[in-house]
Order: sequence, then C-alpha cells, then structure tokens
Amino acid sequence: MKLRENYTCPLEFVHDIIKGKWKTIIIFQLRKGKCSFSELHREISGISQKMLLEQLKELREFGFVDKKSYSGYPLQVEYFLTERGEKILSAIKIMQDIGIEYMIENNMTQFLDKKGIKYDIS
Amino acid sequence: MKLRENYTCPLEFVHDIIKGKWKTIIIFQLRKGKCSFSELHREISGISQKMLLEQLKELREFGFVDKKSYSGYPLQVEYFLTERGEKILSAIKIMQDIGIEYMIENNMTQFLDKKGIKYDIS
DNA sequence: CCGTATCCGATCCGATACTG
DNA sequence: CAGTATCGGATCGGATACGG
Repeated sequence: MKLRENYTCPLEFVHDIIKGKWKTIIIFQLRKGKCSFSELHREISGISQKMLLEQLKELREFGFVDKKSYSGYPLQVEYFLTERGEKILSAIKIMQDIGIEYMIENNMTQFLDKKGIKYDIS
Repeated sequence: MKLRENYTCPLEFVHDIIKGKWKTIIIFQLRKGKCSFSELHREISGISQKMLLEQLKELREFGFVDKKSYSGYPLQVEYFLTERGEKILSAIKIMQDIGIEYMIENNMTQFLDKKGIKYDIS
C-alpha cells in the first residue's frame, strides 16, 4: 500500500489505513485472539479471498496485525492483533456501538438477526 | 448518500459513513463547538468546497452533525456535533492518538510542524 | 456567504484463474 | 491452506462553473 508522502494531520494518515472496506471488521474479528486465514474467511461474511489477503497485508504493514506462519503441509498461519491493533480495536468498539444504536433506532436489525451474525461488543 | 439495503454487521454500516475522505477530520474540527462553513473551510487544509459541503450533508443525514441557519445577508450557518457526533469523536480521538504515535515513530512529524497544524487531542 | 451541478481521471473492489 | 495476478465496472473526489 502506498501512502502519500506528506500528511498535514495524523487523522489523515490513520484514515488512509482504516478506510478500506473490510479493515475495521477484520480487526473486530481478531478481538478474541489469533485466527487462521480460513477461519477469518469463514467468519467474515461476504469478503473475497483477494480482499481479505490484501487488507491483512496492509494491516500488517502498518503494525495493527501480525502473523505467525507454520511451515508444513497444509500451510498454516495465525493472524493476531498487535498492541496498536488492540488500541484501535477500542475505537472500533465505540463505532460498533454507535452502529448498533443507529440500526435499532431505524429498524435495521432484521438483517443481523436473520443471518445470525454476532455483533456483541465484548 | 445512498446506503445499502442490508447490512450484516453494524460496523459495515458505520464504516460506510466514516470512510469518506474528510469525515473524521471534519468531526475532529468540530470538537470545540459550533463553527461556520467558512471557518471549517479555512481550518481544514486542502478540502474543496464541494467535498466539505457533501460530507457535512452526509454527516447530518446520519445524525453526527447538525446545523443552524440564520436568515439574512450574508448567509450564516453554524455546524455542530450532535450527541452521536460527540460519541464518535471519542473514537476518532483514539485514532488520532494512534496516528501521532505512528508519525513520531517514523519521523513523519516535520510536515505537521511545518504547516502549523494543530493536532492536540484535547 | 452558502449551496448545487457536471465532467472526468484515479482508485477501489469483486470475479476469476493460477501457483507453492 | 495460503497467497498472487489481472481485468473491468463502480465509486470517489478534485476542478470548475453557476445559482440563491
């Protein structure tokens, strides 16, 4: 991922990283600890393999996520949050909370329930 | 702004709103209270009139920002954060904090200083 | 001072196919 | 199982001009 050369504000920078379609969700999924690629792929409804890989790469590049690879067959990796990842998770939880509030107020929760998506903020 | 009809997760929804290039910065600029359009335009370095207006409109649409218009000439408006806006501000402050850390660690602060941008997290 | 409309290049992201 | 490459439509956002 290519950043601009100059940022006039730290938020511009964080936003550049977080704006990708799936990043907040990936970080949120990692809240409970390490997770293999295929687990992530299974749990994040709708994401393509390409996007998951690409976004994980960028999250690693900026120190929000790290991974551990195990050599052997079949290949196995574990992705997990770094300290910086945990920190932004606390911001993401607030945003999730706001999302839940909004969806409840506007009767948008049927989709959540129907698909059995977990949206606890633990 | 047109949202999707169904969201499987509240974060997907919040992200749809927050992903726009200037939204986090606009919210951050409003942290100290009400502000006219031209003040915002002056203080947010690099934003075009079109984008500022568009993003403010969307932020209002989803209840993060509200405005008060005064009839008369010249026209005068005041934009300010709603309660929901204040709540997401607390998440944005965390992200700003992360951005500052990152920029310090990676010697990226020269741009901030040079342009005299305020980036306090108060 | 505040807001709208349009045009157009840049970027994003989904589908798909292929490798170790 | 994990990762890479490419193609093409959709969306984003900057420039610019105009209107209340």
